[in-house]
Amino acid sequence: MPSAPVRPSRTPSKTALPRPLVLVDVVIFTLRDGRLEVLLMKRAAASGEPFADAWALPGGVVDTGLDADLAACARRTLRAKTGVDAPYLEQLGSWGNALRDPRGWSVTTVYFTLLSAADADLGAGGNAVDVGWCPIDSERVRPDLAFDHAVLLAAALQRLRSKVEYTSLPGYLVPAEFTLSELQHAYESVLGRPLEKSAFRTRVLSAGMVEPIDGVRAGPTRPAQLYRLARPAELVFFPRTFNPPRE
Amino acid sequence: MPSAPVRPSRTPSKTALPRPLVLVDVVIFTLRDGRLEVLLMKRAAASGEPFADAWALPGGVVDTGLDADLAACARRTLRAKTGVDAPYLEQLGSWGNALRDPRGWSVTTVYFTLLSAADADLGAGGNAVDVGWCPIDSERVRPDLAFDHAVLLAAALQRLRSKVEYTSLPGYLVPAEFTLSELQHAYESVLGRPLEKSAFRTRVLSAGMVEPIDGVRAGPTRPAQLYRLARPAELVFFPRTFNPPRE
DNA sequence: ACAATAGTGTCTATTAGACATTATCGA
DNA sequence: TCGATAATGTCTAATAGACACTATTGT
Repeated sequence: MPSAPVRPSRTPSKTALPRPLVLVDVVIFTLRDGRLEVLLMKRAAASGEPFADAWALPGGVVDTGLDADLAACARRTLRAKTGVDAPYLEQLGSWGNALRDPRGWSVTTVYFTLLSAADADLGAGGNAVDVGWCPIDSERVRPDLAFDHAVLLAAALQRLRSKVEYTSLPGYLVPAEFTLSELQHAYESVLGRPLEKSAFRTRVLSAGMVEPIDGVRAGPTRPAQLYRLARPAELVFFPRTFNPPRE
Repeated sequence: MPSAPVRPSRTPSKTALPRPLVLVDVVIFTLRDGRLEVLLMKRAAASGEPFADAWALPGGVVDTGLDADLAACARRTLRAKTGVDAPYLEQLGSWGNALRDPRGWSVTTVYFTLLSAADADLGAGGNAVDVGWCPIDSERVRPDLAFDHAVLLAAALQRLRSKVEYTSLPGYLVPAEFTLSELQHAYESVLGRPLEKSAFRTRVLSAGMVEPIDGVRAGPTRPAQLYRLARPAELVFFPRTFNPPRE
């Protein structure tokens, strides 16, 4: 393994190089009509900016005068576009290279967040113009996004789908008060496969993820007990994944 | 955490703000004498640089002329300090704020890697001077590191210990050929608790993580079958964590 | 033969999945 | 009463943990 250091010209440049551009992008998921959707922005047309008129993830340059840290920048972006604060915000990772932005070497740190359908109602506080929800239908996810945002979105989807197998993440896609059936449907929508009711209920209840509250959801059939997240601030980890579907 | 933004209005600054400093740091773990250790560097004394003479994680400013992307920068750092290439390199996350570096708003993207004891032999290709292995003994991990590196190291440790519960990560801490007992000891060293032999063997074998090779490790007792990683390039995920120790 | 470690088998507890059964509403 | 969904119970399969037992070396 240890081969000789190369080092003809691997000496770090002593002359001050231009600093990379530092950005933050946010992947905002929601669940509407049982379908997973992501928030996209239409970039300004003919503005001199790169990727004019293309769709992109919300985000932008870190404002060192405004943003206390990277997460604050993500929260500022989220608030500007949706008008709500993030109930859950997770750092997905960072992408940095010379080619992803035509303006030069850039680094973006990507966050992802989950909103309930109620919070996802645009126009309430965000600037609804040039912002829209895009359904995640198939496996192919919008290859036409600006920059490398198709890659970022695919990574966020992969992280989301992976963590849904063993965490309480979909608890942030349902409203504050929900029935267990609704929660199960949120899991199934993200996973793309049905789950068994009995096993699902045992899992979320025995993990202490949810707790019943006073009240039921009435309907044309037997009313369902309402629940809420027991500790909304903390993600719950299950000791196992759901079993894979039988082949 | 830093509180209210300095600026009265939340309007993004139109005047071009100074770009943040962009850095990469690398947390390099190894297992020596059954003990987890991390590579630290002694910063130059009286050089005008911040945190002179303090211990720090290896890393530094991204060289946009040299580094194709963030991971390449991490690999360059790793190679410069140890003389080896990374068999496994994972991005841990990014930390960015105005206070972590006295030179101003900075972002560091942290990678972590695992080396076998053989690769961890300093002096072979790396610059052994001002570089040393620091044992991870207790829960308290070197609060005296430069910058916020104590935080970064703690995060790396947490990620490592967490993923050991359900992945093949310790496969990178043992030499290319190993016995199942040696692999089990690697798991136990990171986890800090003993594992049951039978269950451990069933798990790693049925997951296809390892495969037997010709040869045994001879010793003063019954020889042990040698194994290697079946697909060294891919991390294996187990469908369950190890069960927590009985209370 | 003995000590020591490698490797396997047996039993039990836990739990996910499949599926049946009961419960409770509106119409 | 009936249809529909909520909620629970029963059975089975899979597997981790505990632990006993066998196997194979050097001395």
